[in-house]
Amino acid sequence: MDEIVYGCKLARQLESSLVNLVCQPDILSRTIDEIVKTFTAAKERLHVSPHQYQVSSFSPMLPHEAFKEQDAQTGANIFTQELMRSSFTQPMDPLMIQRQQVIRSNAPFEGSERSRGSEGEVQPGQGSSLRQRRSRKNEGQKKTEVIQANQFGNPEVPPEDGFAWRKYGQKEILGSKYPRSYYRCTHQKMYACPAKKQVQRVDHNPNFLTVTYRGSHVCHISSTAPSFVPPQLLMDISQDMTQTISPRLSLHSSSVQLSLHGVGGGGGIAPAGGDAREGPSTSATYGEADMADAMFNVSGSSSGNNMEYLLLPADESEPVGEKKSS
DNA sequence: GAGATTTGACCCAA
DNA sequence: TTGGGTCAAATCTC
Repeated sequence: MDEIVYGCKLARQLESSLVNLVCQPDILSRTIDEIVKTFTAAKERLHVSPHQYQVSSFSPMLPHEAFKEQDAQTGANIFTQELMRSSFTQPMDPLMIQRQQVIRSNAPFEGSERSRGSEGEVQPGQGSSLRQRRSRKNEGQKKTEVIQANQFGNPEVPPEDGFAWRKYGQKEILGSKYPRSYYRCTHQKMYACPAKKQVQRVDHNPNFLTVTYRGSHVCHISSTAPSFVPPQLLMDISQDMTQTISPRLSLHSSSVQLSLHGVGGGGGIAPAGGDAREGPSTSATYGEADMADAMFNVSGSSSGNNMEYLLLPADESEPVGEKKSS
């Protein structure tokens, strides 16, 4: 416990001084090394086997059970298969697993099968041309993803996807247990960025969030740009390796070079219909600052990015904005 | 004080 | 008429 608390303390210090340390890579490197060592030592002391780790880290409800009914109804076999071969069967760091995305695209951006989604497909040019205000059509294509909710912290908050989102509404949805939250790009006004997303917890498996992206980013400004690790990359990591991320950090403490094979052609890379940052590059190097951000900036959006969530049971944590009584 | 969130009210497509 | 999507004032957080 002392080691964990000490590691959290170091992480907080790093978080508070991260901006200043960006120009001092040596200090940054040493700090991160210290944090990694601390947490690694604490983890080793736990003597947790992969099996135990897996059971304790996730909901008792297995994904294939949770989505069995949906799978039968929609025939979304790919979705189920992706879940089945995802991190649920592999011992991995929860912080990384959390970012792993399983894509279920109702209306893929390009060249996929037609959607059978209940929300309907947006047909370009189909909408009324008379109503410009609050028009729900002609907003571009939709892309729906199912991602794992935050294991630590507020599960309602979608994991960081590299863009800055501002919540502008929340609504109870008929027939759904959980409300739907509405987000739009923080830079909507400045850049007239039309990107929006809706986030809702999956009814029969609250550990997952349904995230629907609408519109494309035109601002190309991210909240924590360098920290954005493409979801496909994380999936590649989870599929290619069975080791945890911690040894990787230990072995490559100065920088972590990651292969991006396949990135750019697959689905679910650009959060909202293709981001200009997602080029055809085949490799990229993420520095310590990025990795630190990826490690600790797990709560997503603009709220809840603090270490407190790491210290709270998921059930007891509440979003900042929900403290007030209604 | 600026920016983010909440939430009741309003708009509008189905 | 209904319910999803959005607005905007009030409130909160930093």
